[in-house]
Amino acid sequence: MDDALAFSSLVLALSGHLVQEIHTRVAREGFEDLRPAHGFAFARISRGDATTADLAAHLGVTKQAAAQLVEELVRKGYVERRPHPRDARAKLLALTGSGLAATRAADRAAREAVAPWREALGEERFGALVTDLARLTPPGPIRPAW
Amino acid sequence: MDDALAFSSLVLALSGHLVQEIHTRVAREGFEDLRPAHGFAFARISRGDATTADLAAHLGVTKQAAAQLVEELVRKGYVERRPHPRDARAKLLALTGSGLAATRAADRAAREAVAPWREALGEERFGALVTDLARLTPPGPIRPAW
DNA sequence: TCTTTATGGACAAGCCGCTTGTCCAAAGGA
DNA sequence: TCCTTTGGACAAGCGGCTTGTCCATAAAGA
Repeated sequence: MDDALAFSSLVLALSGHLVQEIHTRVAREGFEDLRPAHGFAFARISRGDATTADLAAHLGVTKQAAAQLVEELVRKGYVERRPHPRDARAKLLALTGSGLAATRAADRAAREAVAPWREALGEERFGALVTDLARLTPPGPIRPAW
Repeated sequence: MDDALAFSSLVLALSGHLVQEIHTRVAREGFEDLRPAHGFAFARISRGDATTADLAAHLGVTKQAAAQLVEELVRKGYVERRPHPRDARAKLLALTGSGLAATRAADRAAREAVAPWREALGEERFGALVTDLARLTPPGPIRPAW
């Protein structure tokens, strides 16, 4: 009867595990200077056409916080700033080779982390699970939550 | 067949929304001085027999961080420290009336946040969803993840 | 029992991610 | 052309967390 409460706990617990799993695996692949929060930035930047202000909106933080994050990612060689073609104030953010490699590693890590769950449920139920979750999840950026 | 990647994104997005929803609702009920992270502490303390060190382990932070959190919750009137019956060093943490009220508000908020999802899927599929998620979720404390 | 080691908690200093506040130059609408 | 908006930078500060140290009590070993 208290499915609702159980559901909340499960989603929270699951996402916690997932983040931890992905982070650990990505670090093991050599990206030890990246932290979970960086992944959310990569997600936006890899979509293209992102300025620092866009990134701030995507992450739900202030421009200054985003600028600081970008500065760090640039310094570590994952991101580069390019002049914006139509706006002399702005700079376009782009992933470097390392940045791309890191996002690929993260994708791989996510798949690996999910794989055992997929097996545990079987293809069919897992597919249904994804379908149902997709129906529930409101649109909007994925961002760190707490 | 990139269900696995989709699943990761969905779980992350869903938990983000959930945290945000719960936090907003709890704040609206008058608990504006509580933040999402506090909920995880309440969860452990309400289970009973918790010392500050237990709490630290539960949250995955250092003793000092936990002590600081406890200090804050005590100052705000949600938690009280009692002498430990069998250990003169330790202090047992317990929720005050306010603390209990806050946890109830959080539970209610969680149910309200989930309700529309439950309706969207229908009782049957929602139940199946909870069952499946429960099979996936490894045991262990629920803690802030990033 | 006495000695050693582990543990709950407190104090201090410091880091880091984020905030608010301010400013400037470029862009864009009236 | 003026006025407002917006991308970005600089500065200061806060809060949550860390490491490091210490003490008193507990628990374990001789």
